[in-house]
Amino acid sequence: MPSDPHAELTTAQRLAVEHIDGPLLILAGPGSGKTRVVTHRIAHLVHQGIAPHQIVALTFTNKAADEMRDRATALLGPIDGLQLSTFHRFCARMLRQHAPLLGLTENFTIYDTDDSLRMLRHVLEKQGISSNTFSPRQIAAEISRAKNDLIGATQYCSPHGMPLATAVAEVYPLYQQQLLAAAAVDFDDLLLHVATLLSEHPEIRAELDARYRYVLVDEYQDTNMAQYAILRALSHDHPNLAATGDPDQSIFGWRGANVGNILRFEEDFPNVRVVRLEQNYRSTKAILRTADHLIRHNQLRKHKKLFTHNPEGNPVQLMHYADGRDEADSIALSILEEIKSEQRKASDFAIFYRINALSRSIEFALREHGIPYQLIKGLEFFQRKEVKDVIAYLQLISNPRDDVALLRIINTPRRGIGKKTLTTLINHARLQSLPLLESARQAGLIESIAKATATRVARFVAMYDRFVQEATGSLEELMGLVISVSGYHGNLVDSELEEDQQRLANIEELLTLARQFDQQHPEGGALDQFLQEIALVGDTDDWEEETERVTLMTLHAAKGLEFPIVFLVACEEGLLPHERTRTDADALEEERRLLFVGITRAEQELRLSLARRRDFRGQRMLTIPSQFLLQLPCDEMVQQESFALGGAAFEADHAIEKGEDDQQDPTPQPTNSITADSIQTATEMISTASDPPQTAVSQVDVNQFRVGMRVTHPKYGLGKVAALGGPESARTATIHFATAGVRKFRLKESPLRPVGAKP
DNA sequence: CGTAATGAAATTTTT
DNA sequence: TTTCATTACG
Repeated sequence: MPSDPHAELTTAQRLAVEHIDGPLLILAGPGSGKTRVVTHRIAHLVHQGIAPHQIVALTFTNKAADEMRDRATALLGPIDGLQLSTFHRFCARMLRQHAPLLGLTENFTIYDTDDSLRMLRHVLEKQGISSNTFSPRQIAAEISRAKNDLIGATQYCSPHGMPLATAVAEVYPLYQQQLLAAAAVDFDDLLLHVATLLSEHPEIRAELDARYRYVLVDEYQDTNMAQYAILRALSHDHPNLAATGDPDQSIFGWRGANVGNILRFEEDFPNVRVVRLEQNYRSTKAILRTADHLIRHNQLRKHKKLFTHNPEGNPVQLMHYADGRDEADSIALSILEEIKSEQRKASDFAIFYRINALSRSIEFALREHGIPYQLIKGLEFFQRKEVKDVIAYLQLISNPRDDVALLRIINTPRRGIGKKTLTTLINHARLQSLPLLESARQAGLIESIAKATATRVARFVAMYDRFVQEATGSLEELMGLVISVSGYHGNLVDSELEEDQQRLANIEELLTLARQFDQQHPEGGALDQFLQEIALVGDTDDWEEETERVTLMTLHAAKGLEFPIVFLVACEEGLLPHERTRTDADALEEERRLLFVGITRAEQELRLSLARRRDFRGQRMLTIPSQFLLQLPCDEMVQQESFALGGAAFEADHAIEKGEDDQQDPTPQPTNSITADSIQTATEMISTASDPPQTAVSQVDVNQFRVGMRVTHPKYGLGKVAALGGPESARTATIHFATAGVRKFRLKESPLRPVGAKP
């Protein structure tokens, strides 16, 4: 993307940049220079004399916030007073100022998902409810969904007949109560509390609305209802909300994001100016056309005319492989070849997959060929057990009411304080309405606790008190003390396990972080700030752009990035539209967007692939090509079949002949008949031997089938209706399958289903 | 109280 | 196949 701050802006870009008052919606296609527009707009606002402290720009990730800050700074120099942060950070700050109004203390603790889950388990156990029917995870997910949808604990009611909702209706209020008692909030609360604050205190809302006169939001398509409510509240009297986003890149619906927010923007904010950024600066024409062709199949979207002045580029490739190993191996070989001929460097390549489990085979192949790679994994540093343990000590020091932290560390490392003692302490705490720490303090007074045990508990409390005494010094000092006095350090040092040495190293790293923090906060006493800081930092963002490595990541992780050459593997039913989305039309659209996002990451070359067989969950399965493949411009893509025969692989090229776009039969008979036969036979043999698991076959309306319609069959995969015949009661259909040739069915008893049914 | 053994389940993860 | 969670045992 162009980075020259003084580069010319297109008409559309200028419209957006120079817009000042009133709502603004920037529909930004992939690679359209969105960040550039946003940063230029900030600069423009400031140049127009608007005070930076009246501007707030919100992003979802720290990375995006940092990038935006860097680029805005490049235009304006350091900007004093400008609020530029993530939603969560922004809310945390606001919450701190108004904590008492929400029943919190100012030094509230932020629980990450692991902490919240512990809290939830704690509540479930204490109440002794529904532990069998639903997993804590399921319940946590439902609570999270509710919070994202702006439904508080008191408003949650269970629609009858939904057992999960019934369970949650019982647990949610208790969970929330416990959070408040612990002076803690979960991630969702950060938003929900602020939304509540703004709706229940009109005077505060009005004040903040006036203060944050210009609000900019990035990735608006990813906002949930809580964020939406906050934005609305801040844009009531001064509706200068500028939203940037792209409905086609909404891939976090399952996390509560609501595409409806961006689709509704024009109704929500009258007199809105809508700017479409449709010019793409990233990809070749071939790649962009492929992406556009696919995404047109979505209903929930706003049409954009994507175009680019970039070169045509090589055709997009679609590779068929015999199995996952073959796929991984071929990709590794291609990469190796290009690196060796010095046409490309390793960092030019990225490999995307739908689920992490698919990385394994690829990693293996890359390692085998000595290709350096980096894996972008979701959970990182701050999720590690040892790091969380040490942080829990700090959390408890900062917030003595933090029961989750106490439960985590009271017996870590082992102090002989076991489950029984803990239960007693918990009961005592509940009876006396005390935090667990206070309950522990009184352990000696509780009869049912043995003397020896009580002494152990007392020793823990004494240690804690000592930590609190020392908490005034530097963070590094305190952390060092915690690690050594608690025995955590000693335990690891004594261990000879490789794993424990790694843990030790991680703790060292944590100490380094503390040291750095101390340097930035020379006044000391920065414990609260430190905890807040690390709670809102996901992983350490240790993806190195510079490093000479092939990048492996999930499609979700790929959003916002770009690479010269992209491989997108396992375009197979059940994996790319993931099996769990089969029944839900909206979720299916999201899967399509996911592929769209993946495709549009590619700058120069794109290679999609699928395997005929895939080893998955220890089982060898026959695959069905992704239905999305039929929604690509297959006619202009290069398809290549590669199949291993007795260890030796040979490849057969054939470009697919072109006809009438969508009406064209996308599955012409392969030119190589021997090949086709052998595949078919093999497919049949294996599929009759062991049928892949299928959802129950239900009756379908035979009248919904039309000639030309795309259908899917559990055994034969994707196909198209070539002809219909017979009376309605015994209607037959002739189907041309993508990989299994021509077959005839009696529709009534067939498991054939239309694909992408909407007109 | 801590560990070994068994069995069910199995995306995606900005904070 | 791997991973987790619950349970049974030492």
